[in-house]
Amino acid sequence: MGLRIYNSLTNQIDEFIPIEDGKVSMYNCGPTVYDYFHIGNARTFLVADIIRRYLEYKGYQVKFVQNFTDIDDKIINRANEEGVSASQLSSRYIEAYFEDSEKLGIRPADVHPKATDHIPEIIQLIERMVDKGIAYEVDGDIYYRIHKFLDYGKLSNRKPEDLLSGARVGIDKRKENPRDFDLWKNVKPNEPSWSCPWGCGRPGWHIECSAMAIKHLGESIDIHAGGQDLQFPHHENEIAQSEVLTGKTFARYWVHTAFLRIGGNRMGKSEQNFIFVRDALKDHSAEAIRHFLVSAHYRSPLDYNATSLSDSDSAIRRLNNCLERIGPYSELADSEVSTSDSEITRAAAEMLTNFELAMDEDFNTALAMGEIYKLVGHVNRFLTQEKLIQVDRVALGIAYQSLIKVCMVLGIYSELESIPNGNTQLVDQLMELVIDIRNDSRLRKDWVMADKVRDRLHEVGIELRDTPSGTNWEWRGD
RNA sequence: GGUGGCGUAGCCAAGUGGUAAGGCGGAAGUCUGCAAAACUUCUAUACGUCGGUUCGAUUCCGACCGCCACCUCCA
Repeated sequence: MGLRIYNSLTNQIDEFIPIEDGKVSMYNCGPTVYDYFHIGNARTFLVADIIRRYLEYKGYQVKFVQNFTDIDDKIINRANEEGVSASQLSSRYIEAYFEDSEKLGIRPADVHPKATDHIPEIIQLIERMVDKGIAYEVDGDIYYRIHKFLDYGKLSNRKPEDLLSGARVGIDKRKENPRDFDLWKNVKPNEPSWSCPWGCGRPGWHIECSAMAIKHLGESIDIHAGGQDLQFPHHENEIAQSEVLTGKTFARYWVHTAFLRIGGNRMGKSEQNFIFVRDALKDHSAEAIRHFLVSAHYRSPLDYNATSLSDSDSAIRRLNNCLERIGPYSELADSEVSTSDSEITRAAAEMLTNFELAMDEDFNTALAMGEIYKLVGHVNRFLTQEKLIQVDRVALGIAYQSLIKVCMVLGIYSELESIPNGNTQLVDQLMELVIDIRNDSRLRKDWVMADKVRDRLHEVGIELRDTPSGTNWEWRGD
């Protein structure tokens, strides 16, 4: 069985067949850079990141493009409030995007195009639409005639005639049809503008994605992703603009990520109920935040609440404890010892199979993670046996590598945190000394001293564990 | 008014036409000088309500209730 993806265009789960065998082109609608991004935004970036990772895991060569919307009303307003230029403001938040996403373990896209770097391409598309009679000018604004595109509404399942009743938008009398949308906005005072055949102005929102996707990925792309809110009108309009010009299917698979909720409502900038990723990262590891975000299927709304992230902290800790314990056997995984009849090897293989089955079925990360934790439990149970023979060690090494492989796809594993700015070798030696001295106290049954050492180390972020085979320590962070 | 989604244990969250993955939390135990970590056992006669189809439904159909979102910018 191959990969199947829920396609918003067909409203069903479709078998995934890329345009070109072995290759995937993918476009994700990125942030409008007028502020830091919050956990809700992170959900869609993360989903795209995981889809990309999983496609690569399956052996596809992926070209992934995610744009920055760096010119729009919110950016202009915020820039004017702060007395800086729109480009200064957007540069600042583009930089912040890279900082935060890197900390979250989101890999940079292959291309991060900016709208303002594509003005000529945008103008060219608009000119072609004007020439074809699809677009028209009113007072320097250019609008798209939606009735010229017969398929308008196919993505969001809307009929053009239904779009008005109940709509909350005020009607612009200058438009031929109230649903026509702007491709280009005429210049206004205190706004950045670019010259164009109709005077000066700036691009509308939707046209930038058509221009950038076509430029960097071609006229037909495999996967187009984004938040649920973009399905209409943004993605619908992208389709209308692109397909009316190219005559080709703009994107074959449309992937929409459901909202992150908080207190039962959508987490959103306008609701003032968001949590910035950079703030969440102060209290939680990137792995824990990712664990939380992939704990639900991407098409289900996920509720954020005060305990969700700390639940994920605990879950990640247990995963890491397991990985630490079997990490030392990793190198044995390539050895010649036959492990074909080992229960751990079988369990690891089963986990991989089930992980892939789960991910193949529309990226079911929640199910996939369940499979990971089944193996974690199995391995932990196995480790309680008294003696491990070589076959067992090799099998554990295989289990380790299997776990690492899939955890990398979900991004819930990274190298252990080392002591910041620490001289690892020196710290190791000092810890050996401290533990040695403490164990002398324990031999003398000087529990007061032994506990004092343990408590004081705990205060600086080091955790001690007395086991039958000696005392271990681990850096837990401040 | 139109369109779509959601309602599963204390919490989070998968899932299937034949009687419920996983995580967190909780309880008891093993281990330990005590901890920590780990492990063991237990923790939903039941999946919003009411009908229908079926040998059998949480899973299909219908109605209803509750909640959310999109139709204006929002990932």
